[in-house]
Amino acid sequence: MAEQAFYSVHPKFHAAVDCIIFGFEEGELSLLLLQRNFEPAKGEWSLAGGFVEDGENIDDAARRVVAELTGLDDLYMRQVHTYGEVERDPGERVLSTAYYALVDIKKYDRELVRAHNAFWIKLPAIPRLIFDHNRMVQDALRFMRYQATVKPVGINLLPEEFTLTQLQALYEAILGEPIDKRNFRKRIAQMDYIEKTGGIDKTLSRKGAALYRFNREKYDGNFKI
Amino acid sequence: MAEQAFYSVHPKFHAAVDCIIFGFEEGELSLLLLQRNFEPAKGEWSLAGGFVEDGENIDDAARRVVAELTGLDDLYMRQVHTYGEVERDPGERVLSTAYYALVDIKKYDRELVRAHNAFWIKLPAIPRLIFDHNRMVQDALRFMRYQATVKPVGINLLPEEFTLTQLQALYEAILGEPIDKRNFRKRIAQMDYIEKTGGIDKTLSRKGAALYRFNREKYDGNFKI
DNA sequence: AAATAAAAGTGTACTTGCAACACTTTTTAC
DNA sequence: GTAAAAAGTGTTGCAAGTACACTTTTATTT
Repeated sequence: MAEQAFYSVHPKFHAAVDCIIFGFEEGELSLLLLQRNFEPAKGEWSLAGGFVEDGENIDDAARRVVAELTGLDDLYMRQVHTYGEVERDPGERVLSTAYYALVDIKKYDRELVRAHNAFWIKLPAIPRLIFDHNRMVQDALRFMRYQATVKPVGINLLPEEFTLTQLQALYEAILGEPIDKRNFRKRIAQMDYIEKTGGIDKTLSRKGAALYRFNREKYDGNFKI
Repeated sequence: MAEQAFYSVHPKFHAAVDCIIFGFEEGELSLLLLQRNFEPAKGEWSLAGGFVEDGENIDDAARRVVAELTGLDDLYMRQVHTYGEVERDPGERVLSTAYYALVDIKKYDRELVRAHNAFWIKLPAIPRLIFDHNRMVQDALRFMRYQATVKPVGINLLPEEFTLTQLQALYEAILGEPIDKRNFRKRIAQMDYIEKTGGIDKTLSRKGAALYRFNREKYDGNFKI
């Protein structure tokens, strides 16, 4: 299909990416959302989005959009879905591909986020968003939840070293239901790729809690047979 | 974001859809593939594809592409992934969204398929395809397999009435491994939305096998509580 | 120095779903 | 009537998951 004529009879469209950026804080999942502080549609909320540029891979466009907002460029990101309703963007026709990103909420660039008028909003308090962005959030949440039950992607929401209490709270937030402490710890103990660092965190308890880390080599080793 | 100037600084791209059309015959999954019978790239194989047109929903574009080839317009279809590598189409830059479709292989329009120089190819014999179409097939297969373990989507590959032996052969083809007959039938017996029609199929055995059908109302009722 | 408070950490019994496994029934064709 | 070919049918064992409550440790307070 290398004939120019073959392509030229077909229309072209803007290609956007919209990013559902998840964080985890105080036992709840949050999203990083932007509030427009200029007209039109001043005050309305949206996902972090942008357009795919010439010569730019679509995955790279999504990474760029997140990096421009957070300063972080090595995040865990996955494509969720492409939305192509004719009237989804009332301005012009735009096809948009949604990606989700997982952020350690301690690490992002606060200046950049402030400059973009972006805020972390806890999941139950997500406002009405522009266009079909609420649907994108629902789809991303469902997909992220599924992935979290299959692989330890959730760990990307925690700092490098974490306690089992934090990890349990994270999974409770992701799955939206309480988990039995003893059963949870039994399951984690079977995962040799979640290993004790030897360190102890005393910020959250008097007794102190053992710190753990994710060992990527061991994890990859387990599954790349 | 309703200002024209906001959009116009960004490039536009062709938006394609490519369809992985699954069928099931003689105990094996097949794909409906096209072989180019004209230059350039004469003889090369590809998925059924097409471009999204103005005023056309992207899902509708995928349905149109499959309908133009098979004559079938009410198939089970799901979006798989969007491929946006810069050089994925050596002609012009094209972003392509892959969909899979499930076809009752007895039902398609043979004239249309012949006119398009398309052929059913069994999965183990899939040839090298143009561009990134082999990767699309792998991704679609993985996604379809996952969905088949979660919901009875596979039934869309069978005729309205089917025997349990056919259904088991289908799931063996989808999952790529043999299934124990008694365990399989026990599991099916628990699904009240797979019900006996009362009919008997004698084409495949002397004894005759009970015919079953999928009851969509019962299925929806079970899960829409 | 003793009491208190607050989170970390630990084991067992029960239930349930999945996996392994082989023979009988029915009917047509020879 | 016998042979062939597919349909149909139950039980047992195992493993994974679930339910469930008390002890340990240490900083803070009195």
